[in-house]
Order: sequence, then C-alpha cells, then structure tokens
Amino acid sequence: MPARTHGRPRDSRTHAAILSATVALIVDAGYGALTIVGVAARAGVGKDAIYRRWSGKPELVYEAVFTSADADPIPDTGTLIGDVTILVERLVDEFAAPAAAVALPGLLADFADQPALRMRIREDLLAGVKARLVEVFDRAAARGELVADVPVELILDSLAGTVLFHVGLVGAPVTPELPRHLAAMVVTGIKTR
Amino acid sequence: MPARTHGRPRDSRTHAAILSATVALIVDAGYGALTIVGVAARAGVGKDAIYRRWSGKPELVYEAVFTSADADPIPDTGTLIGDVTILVERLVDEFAAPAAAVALPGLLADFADQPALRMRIREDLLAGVKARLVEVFDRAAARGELVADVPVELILDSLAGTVLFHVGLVGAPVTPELPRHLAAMVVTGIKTR
Amino acid sequence: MPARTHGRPRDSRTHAAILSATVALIVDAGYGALTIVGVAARAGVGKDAIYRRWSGKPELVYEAVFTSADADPIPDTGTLIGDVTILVERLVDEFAAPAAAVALPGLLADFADQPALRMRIREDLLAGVKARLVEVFDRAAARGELVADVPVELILDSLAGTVLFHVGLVGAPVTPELPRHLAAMVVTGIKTR
Amino acid sequence: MPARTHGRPRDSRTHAAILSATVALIVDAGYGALTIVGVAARAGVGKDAIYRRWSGKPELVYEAVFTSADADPIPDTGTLIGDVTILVERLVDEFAAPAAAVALPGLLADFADQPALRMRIREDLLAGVKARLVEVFDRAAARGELVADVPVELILDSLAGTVLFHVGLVGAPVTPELPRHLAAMVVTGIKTR
DNA sequence: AAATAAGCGAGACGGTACGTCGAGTCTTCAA
DNA sequence: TTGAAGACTCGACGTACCGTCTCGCTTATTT
Repeated sequence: MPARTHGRPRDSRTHAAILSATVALIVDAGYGALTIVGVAARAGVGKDAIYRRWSGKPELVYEAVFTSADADPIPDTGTLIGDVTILVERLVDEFAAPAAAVALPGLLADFADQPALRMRIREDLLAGVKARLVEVFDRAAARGELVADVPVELILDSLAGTVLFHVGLVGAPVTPELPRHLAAMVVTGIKTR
Repeated sequence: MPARTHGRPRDSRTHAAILSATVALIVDAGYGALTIVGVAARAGVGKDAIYRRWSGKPELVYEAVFTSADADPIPDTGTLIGDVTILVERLVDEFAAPAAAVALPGLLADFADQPALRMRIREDLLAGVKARLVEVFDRAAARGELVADVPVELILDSLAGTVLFHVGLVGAPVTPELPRHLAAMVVTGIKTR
Repeated sequence: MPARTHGRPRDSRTHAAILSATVALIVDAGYGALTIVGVAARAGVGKDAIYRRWSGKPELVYEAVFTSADADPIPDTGTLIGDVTILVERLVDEFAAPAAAVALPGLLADFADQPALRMRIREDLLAGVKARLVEVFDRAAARGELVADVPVELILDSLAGTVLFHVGLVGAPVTPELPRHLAAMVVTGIKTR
Repeated sequence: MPARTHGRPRDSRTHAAILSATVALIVDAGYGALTIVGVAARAGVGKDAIYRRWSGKPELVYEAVFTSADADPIPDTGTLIGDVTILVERLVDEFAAPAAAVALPGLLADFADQPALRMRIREDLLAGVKARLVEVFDRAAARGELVADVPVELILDSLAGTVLFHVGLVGAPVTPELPRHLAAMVVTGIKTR
C-alpha cells in the first residue's frame, strides 16, 4: 500500500491515450518501427508521461497489447482433448489478434534479451494459460483419463511456441482446424507416452 | 554477365573477420546490442565492407550463425519415432548452440517484421529440417507405419516453435529427454489422429 | 487595492529558505547550474512557492544576491579621489562577495537578454552607486575641485565594467590597491579632460 | 602535425553553413535563445557535424562571432592618447558589431562559468587587444611620454569592461566621442599616477 | 462557527534541448 | 574495385528543466 497520497494524481486519460496510441502504431507500423517518441507524439503527450509509467518499450507494449484479463475458466467438455481444444482456441484468439500477432515476435525477443524480463514470459504472459492448463489436466486426472506426471511446462511451451511460430513468425493464416489438430497432437502424444 | 572481373577482388579474410566478429558479439552482448558499427570495429573493418556484402543486420547474423550446412540425412532407425527423435536432436543442437540460442529471438523478430524476409524463415532457415522431415515421413509411409495426409507444416512449426520457445525465449535448460518426449508427442499425436 | 487581505498569508520562513538555498546553490554550483527545481528541492519547498514570488531565475537571484541595502553615504574625505576610492571599495566589496562574483556574469547576461530587465541594470543594480557617485561629484564641484559637465554615466559604466570584468569574468584576485588605482585613473582622467 | 590523412575530409561548406547559421540566429534571437538543435536545423546539418567540431555552444559562438583576425597594428599617431583612441575605436567596432554586442554577455558568462574556458577570455578573446596595447605603451615609453611600470592588465580590463558594460549590458548607443573620452580618461589617469 | 480564500509540498503535465549513438550513404587516399 | 577511415544527414534515445496545473491539506480573514 504505497498509497501516493501526495502530489497531483496521474491522469487516467493520459494513460489511456498512451496505450491506445501504442496499439495503433503497432498495427500501423509494426513493433520494430514503434518508438517512444512516436507514441508520445501520437498520444499528444510528453515523453516523460510515458517514462514515468513504463521503463521502456517492451513493458509499454506488453501492457498495451496484453490487457485481455480473460480469466474465464475453461468449461468442462467431458474430455481432455475437448478441453485443450478450447484452451488452444483461446490462445490463438489472444496471439492472433491484430496487434498481438504483429507485436509478439519483437516483444518476446526484447523480453528474452533482458534477464529481468525473461522470467516474465512464463510467469506473466503465460500465467493464465498455464493455470488453465493445470486445471484441465487435474480434471482429466480426476476423470481417470490421464496418467500422472504430466510435463506441463513442455506442453505449455509446445502450445505457445507452435502458435507463436505459426501465427507471429511464419504469418500463416489461422485455420479453424488448427486448435483441434494441435490439441489432438498434444493430448494423444501425452497419453500414450 | 561476368559480374565482377574488374578491380581488386574481395578479400576472403575480411569476409571471415566480419562473420567471426558477428558471432563473438552476439555471444557477448546479445542480438539487440549488436550493431553494424560494433561489428566493423571488432573486425577491424570499414562499415562499407559489411554493407557491400549484406544488406543489413538480419542477413549478416543469419549467415554468421546458421552456417551449419548439416546436410547429413537422418539415418533409418526402423521406426518413425526413432527417426524423428534424431531429427529433433539435430534441431536442438542447432538452436541451442550458444550463438544461435541468443540470436534466434531477435533474428526471427526482424525477419517477421519484413515481408521480404518473412518467407525465408520456412524456406531457408527451416528448409533442411523440412526436407528431412518429409523424407522421414516418406520412409514411414513406405514402411506402412503411417496414414497419408500428414500436416507437415504444422508439425514443422510445432517442432521449431517448441524448441525456439523453450530454448531461445524461456531460456530453459535442454534436458536429454526433450527430443524423445517431443518426438513421441508429435508422432503418436499424428498417428492416432 | 489592498492586494491580498484574504487567505493564508505567505510564510516568511519559506521566503527565507528559498533565498538562502539560492545563495548556497550559486556558491556551490554557479549561476548556470542553478535551476528553479534545484532551489525548490534544496529549500524543501514546492516550485510554486518560488514562482508565486519571482517570475524567473534572474529575478530570484537578483534578490537573493543583492540585498545589501548599503545606503550609507560616502564619508567626505576632503578630496574627490579619496571619496571615489571609498566608493570603489564599496563597489568591489559588493561585486567580489562570493555569491555575487559567481552570479554576476550570468545574471547580467540574462538581464541583457530581456529588454524588460535590461533597464534595471542601471536603474536598480547600480542605482545606489550612481546616487553616491553624483553626490561625490557634487561635493567636488562645491569644493571647486571639478569642472562641470561630468559624464557620470560613462564613469559609472567604467567603474562597474572594470570591476565586473576583473572580478567576475577574468576572476582575477582583488588586490587592495585596485580601488585606489581605479579611482585615480578615473578622477585624474576626468579632471584633465 | 596530426595530419588527418585518413578518412573523408571535413566539408568546408558544412563548416561555413554552421558558422553563418550561428551568427544569423544570434542576431535574430539572442545568445540565450540559440540552441545547437536550432543551429543544425538552420544550417541544414546534423547535430553531430557541430559536436564533431565544437564541444558546446560557447566555443561555437566564440568562433562564429570573433573571426575578425584584425591583426593590423595600431598606426603611430605620435601621441599615446591618439594611439589609444584608435585602439579603443577598434575595440568598439569589434564589440558593437551586431552579432558581437548580442552575444558577448552570454558568451562571457558561459566562459566565466567554466574554469577551462575562463582563462581564454584574456588569452584568446583579448589577446590581440593586449598585444597592441603593449605595443602602444612601448612606443610611448620610447618617446619618453610615459613612466615605467604600467598596469597593463588593469587597463585592459578597464577598456574591455567599460565597452562591454556600455555596449553589451546597458545597451547604450555608441557615440563617436566614446573612444576619445575613454582613451583620455585612461591615459591621463595613468600618466599622473 | 462556517464559509471563503489564499498558501503550501508534492508531483503530474506538454514542451523542448541536451549530448550520444547507430543507421546507411558518401568521399577521401592507398592498394 | 576493394578497403579502412571517417564525415555526412537523419532520427531515436533517456534525462533534465521549464512553467503550468491539479491534488490534499493548512492557515488565515470575513461573514
């Protein structure tokens, strides 16, 4: 509770203007061409207003692009493969959104370059996905559908890596079958291990 | 078009000095911190000597880091899963090499940002992997081990994306079991589709 | 126009804290390095408390550094040269004081840059000196020591300019003979004109 | 003889464009309002081209404004007062020139703020004046017109300080009599010491 | 006593200049 | 023509200060 009781409070309109200018510029110009100067100009804001809130471009873009709280749990479809399919659909929706698909490669590259940010890839960006993945596997175990000792993190990296590579890097169009295929591959692969 | 018959021929030592300076700098400082100016200084070379050969940082790094021709075919182990395991081992060796692991995220991000380069991800960087993957699947089909209609590109993206995410982005240590696990997941996932 | 009868009256301790912080910073860091932000921080005061009283850095420094009312008249020594020597001694004391010597060049430069402030150089900063100079010349005239038509302003500029240049700009040490030399030069120069 | 045999030589047109933009901006806007950014823009030049040649605003302005080599010796008028009058006329011409009069206060203030530059006021800016002053006094001594042991530096500070204060700070118009008055004051003041 | 009106520290705000650095191009001399 | 050196324009970086503007709070005068 650091409070911040003193001084003029930060203006939420400034905050919003920065974030929406960031998203707009990413979509228009791409992550590489996005600059703090450019965001400030587009938002009609001083550079300090940005640096006061974020320590740099990666943090700014991260907050601007990944605001989809999306805390909804995965509904129970009765089968593991069904549940994972829905989970992958959500992941694809998140990663294939216009700003996200453009921002992800550069954003992840910048995160990977800084040790302080690197750990946030799994802990922040994928935290929600991981939590839901664990829950889905727990349900499957309760159902007796699954053996124990599931390599959750490998599966997480597989799902995220595949979607990222497919959507962000290669730029392949997302077909409706992708989630089902990917879910099937992962789930049957695990089960028959 | 005999290209260049006139004038002083290019010095191969200059070429080599640039490439090795590039690799050294990537390992030392990371992809993001690598600059053409820095490479030139470290190689004891003028900037033009670099721009004369490569059109920019991504192309330079691509050539410097991914020179492992590695055209060796995958030996026939008798089973698809065995073949794919070896293929993944090779992929991991390639992506987890010191310079490659550091360079990959930024390099792919820069490739993804430029439409002209984006297609080269699958066509150049993964060309060898794809060719061997096709060959391995052909062998499995000949063996009667596999149904037809294999989604090669999805599998390719899965393998490359998983390894990239695991090794380059998350920075997780590579365990010896990873190739086997990943191969098992993909192969059984495909077979029981 | 009773000006301000309502509201909380200004705190004289705030006033004093600002002025002494200003003097301290000038001595420590010089006029150029003095900032309003820095004064506010050192005085433990908000910026507005400063802007409420002074319109900018030159005015603030002017008040902080030149508060020596020094309205004492020049004692009658019996000779013009004696009187002027005392006058120059006072001028040197004023201009060579630690804060003043450091502040003068920058302060006068800022005053000169703004037409609104430029006239205050002679009218405020040198007002006392000029008044005493006139008085001293009047005494000399009464004594019959001097011809009429003395170019007071030229003499004023000479005295002030010489001391400023010597002490503030060149940074030469003030020798005890300086006032006498300077007075002699000016007075005999005028008399034998 | 540092030579500089390697690399592309500096472009003299760039040099000239920077200097003339500097002079133009000083006359238009004053020393305080002159910025490196502004000079670069007006000269159609990158900022680095300026920082490559000068270490900051004071050095740049110094070179831009005080290029009048003016190495002409003072003609021998036969009397000390005549010689000094001419010397002061030259000094007034130099200090009252449009760009110089505007630049001097700020320029000298900046020089005075930096110990490294402070010594250059007498040694560079006034070097020519001082040399000619010494010569003029030598001639007077040879003529038998003057006693020995002249406080040259005090006289130098008097002349320069008076002109600076009159012209640069107070902004008083320069009357044609000023040089004669000032010379008379100084010379008779010295002689009858 | 309540209402009104400033003063006050804190700090956010849009601007703007700073001095540095890298991009990619161009220009010199020498090989 | 290559090559090392380095000047060139351009533009982003992250920092700092400008002078203005809210905040919550305090301290006085006026009703």
